[in-house]
Formats: sequence, structure tokens, C-alpha cells
Amino acid sequence: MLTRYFEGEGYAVSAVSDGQEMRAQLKRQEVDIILLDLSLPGGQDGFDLAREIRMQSDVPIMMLTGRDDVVDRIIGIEIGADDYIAKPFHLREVHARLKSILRRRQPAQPKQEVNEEKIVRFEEWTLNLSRRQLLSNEDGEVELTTGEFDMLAAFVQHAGRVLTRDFLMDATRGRQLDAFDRTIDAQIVRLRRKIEADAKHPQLIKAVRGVGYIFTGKLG
Amino acid sequence: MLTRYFEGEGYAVSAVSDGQEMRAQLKRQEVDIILLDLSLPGGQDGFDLAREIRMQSDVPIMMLTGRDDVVDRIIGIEIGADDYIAKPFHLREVHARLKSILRRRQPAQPKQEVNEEKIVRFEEWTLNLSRRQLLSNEDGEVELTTGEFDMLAAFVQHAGRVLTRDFLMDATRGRQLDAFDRTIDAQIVRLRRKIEADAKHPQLIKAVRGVGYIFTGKLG
DNA sequence: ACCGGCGTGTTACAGATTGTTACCAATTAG
DNA sequence: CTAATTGGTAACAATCTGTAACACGCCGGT
Repeated sequence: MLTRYFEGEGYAVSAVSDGQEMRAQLKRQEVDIILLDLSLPGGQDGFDLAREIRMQSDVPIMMLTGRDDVVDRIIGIEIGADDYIAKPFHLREVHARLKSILRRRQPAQPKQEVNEEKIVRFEEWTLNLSRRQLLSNEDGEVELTTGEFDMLAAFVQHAGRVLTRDFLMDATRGRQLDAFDRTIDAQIVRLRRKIEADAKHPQLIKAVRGVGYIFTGKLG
Repeated sequence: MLTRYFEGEGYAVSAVSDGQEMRAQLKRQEVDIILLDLSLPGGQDGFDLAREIRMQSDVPIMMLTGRDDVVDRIIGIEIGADDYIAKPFHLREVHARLKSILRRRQPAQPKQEVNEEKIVRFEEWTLNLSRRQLLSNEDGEVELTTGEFDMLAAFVQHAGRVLTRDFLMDATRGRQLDAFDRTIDAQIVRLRRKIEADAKHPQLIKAVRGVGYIFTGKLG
């Protein structure tokens, strides 16, 4: 009945019959207002559904219910419903209240701050420092171990500079390098195998004899 | 039983089983009222605990007890408990008294943010820190155990930082990690199973070898 | 008081990652 | 040109994480 009426009034209406369908619909399409029938089938309480909606968005909710219980009304409003109408109701009244709510909803809500991701691109690679994730622009994700990621991160953050093994050891492991320690070299080999097109002729990470290594990839 | 009832009534409930856990929880999160069961395990006397709380804060305390002893009742009230209810009690009655106490406390603390729920969104998840509830934007609620929730809460509140097992143990259990303790690792596995799309290739909680774990989900 | 389910801690083992060693190749010093 | 030095790499050992399975204790229900 509601569907027919509001479609007749020129609204685009999506009718769903339970919480599951509602979630699917909400994911599919942004809606301007939700009319929520509290006498839902199944054990699922309409209030729970309203709370769930409210937690994820500020879309207006009008509750329609079979009984006019003061307690229910209070609960409904407290949850964050914008209106609460008991049956029997006039369609005209529902429409009037709906318009009122939509009119009220003009001012946009301040968005929650989004943490900006730290992302570095070089050659055909995208390194997401926040997610600790390396993406090839061609083949999707290449998984790096903790040590490999830390090593690569150190390089891209000091691109074009020669990094000593000493520096790298401190940057990636947080400890000191001792004599005859080949830890860094071994890790370099492993990293190269994953990001160099030809490990025999490295283009991204080059050795600087007697000093250390340098990242020569082009950032951008 | 109490936990279920009050959660059903829309309260955010943190159930703890002893003084140790209580201290940890109080450190973790500010509470509006404490329901204190006087029949506590161990030699720890509930009255002592109440005194301890009272010494540090004015948070309302309701005492629940197995026997209705006039002397106990007087002691309880003298210590500074706001109410004292003997078993067997009706949940409705407890609720009514609780509301009464909170109403009474209202003017004392004119806080604006009382009704503000702490909500964090990341990827396709909505974590309600106040309600201790996790919602998938696609499939509705995913139930987390106490330990899983505390772990996830610790992560989202320190997103992008590497958290040591030591830190996590303190944040989620309020105790110290001892050698060869795999508690955190086991809990991580269980949490991942619930929130990672592919537990074999975790995207939200990544291990940092030799150090701990890091939350790499994008907030907002 | 007893029972049964659930959550958590513990243990053991599998698998992944890293450190070390040895040896080879490449480069440089003399 | 030869020897010494340095980086590359494989192979293995040591360490760390992932995970299943089980034990235990708690709590609610009978």
C-alpha cells in the first residue's frame, strides 16, 4: 500500500521484506529515507534493525507500528528514529511527516576524519606504507615478509641516497650490525627476487661497493 | 544474565569476574555505574572492592548480594554504595533502581557527551565501542567474545602502530605476558577468523615478525 | 549441586621467515 | 696478472608465527 502510494506521488520506492534484504538494498543504492515497519517477521526486532542502521549511517528513519505504546515510542526516538507513527495512519499524514523530515535534513553532517594512507609509487609498483602492502600495477598484490617490507620502505623513503648496511640494519631491525654480518645482503637478495624484473641485473636496488645499497627506482 | 538483560535494554555492558579484571576495565573505559556482586570468588571481599572504587571515583555502585542482611546493607550504604539489592531480585526492579540512580546523578555531571556512542568504521566494518558490538555492513552483526572485542578495540584505537604482545596483553587482559605465552597469538587467530575475508592472507591485522601485530585497515 | 556449553589458555607441531655459513663471481689494489 | 676484498647466492639452522586440538574454568540452566 505504502509502495503504491509513494510511487504514485513520484518517489522511487524499494520495498524489502527483512533485514537481510535491507542490507543488500542499502549497499546497492543510497536511500533518502527508510520507512521501518516494527512488526517485522522473524525474531528480529525492528529496534535492533534501527540501531544497526543508525550505527552505520544517518539516513532518516520513520517507524511505523501496529500499536501506539508510549514506551515503544520513546525507545524508538531514543534509538534515533526521526518519527514514529502508529497504525492506523493516513497516508497523507505519513507523506506530510516524511516531507517535513526530508526538509529538515538539509544540512550535511560533518564527516568523520579519514586517516590518509601513505602511498608511494615507483616504476610499476605501488607501495602502501599504511597497509604494509605492495601492489604490482600489472599483477596485483605481491606479498612481502615483515623484513622485506621494512627494507623496501626504508629504500623508498630514502630514494636516491646510498644507504649503508649499518643504517639499514637499524632501520629494519632496530639493532646494530656486527662484523661479518651478511644479514642485510641476504635480505636484499630476497627482496630483489620479488620486485626486480631480472634479479641478475637489478634496476631498483643497486649495490654500492664498499658502502651499501641505493634505491634507483623512479618515484611518481 | 544481567549482562544479557541490560544489553537487551540498550546498555553497553562490560562484565568482569574479579577485582583484577575490574581495575583493567576501569582503566580501559569510563563507566556510568557499577553493579557489584558481593558473593565474589576468592578471599577478596566485595566491600573492600567497593571501598577501593570509592577512594578513586564517584561512580555509582549498586550492590547485589545473596543474602538480605540488615548489617550488610548498612555497611554497604555506609561505604558509599548507592543501592543494595538482595537476591532473588527481578531484573525489572534492578533496572528501575538503576535508572533512578543514574537520573539522580544527572545534575551532578552536566556532561554533553553522555549519549555519544563511540563508533569506529573501517573497511566494511562498523565497530561500536560503547555497545561492544561489531557490524558488517553486509551481513549484520558478527558476535565477538569479550577477548576478541577487546583485542579489536585495542587495534582500531592504535591503528597503524605496531603493537607488541606485551602491550596487547595489558590492554586486553590487564596482566603481564610471560615467556612462551601464546595467548595473544591464539586470540589473533580467532579474531582474524571473524573479520578477515581470507584468514590465510590477512589484510586487517598483520604480524610484524619479532615485534607484534599491526592493524592495517583503513579507518573512516 | 550437577551438567553442559562457551571462551580462553596451553601445548604441540607445521610452516614461514630470518640469520649464518660457505663458496663463487666480480671488482679492485698492488 | 694475482691476490685481496666485496657482493651474490644457495643451503641450512635457528627462530618465530599459524593453527589445531585439547584442557580448564566459568556461568547459566536444570
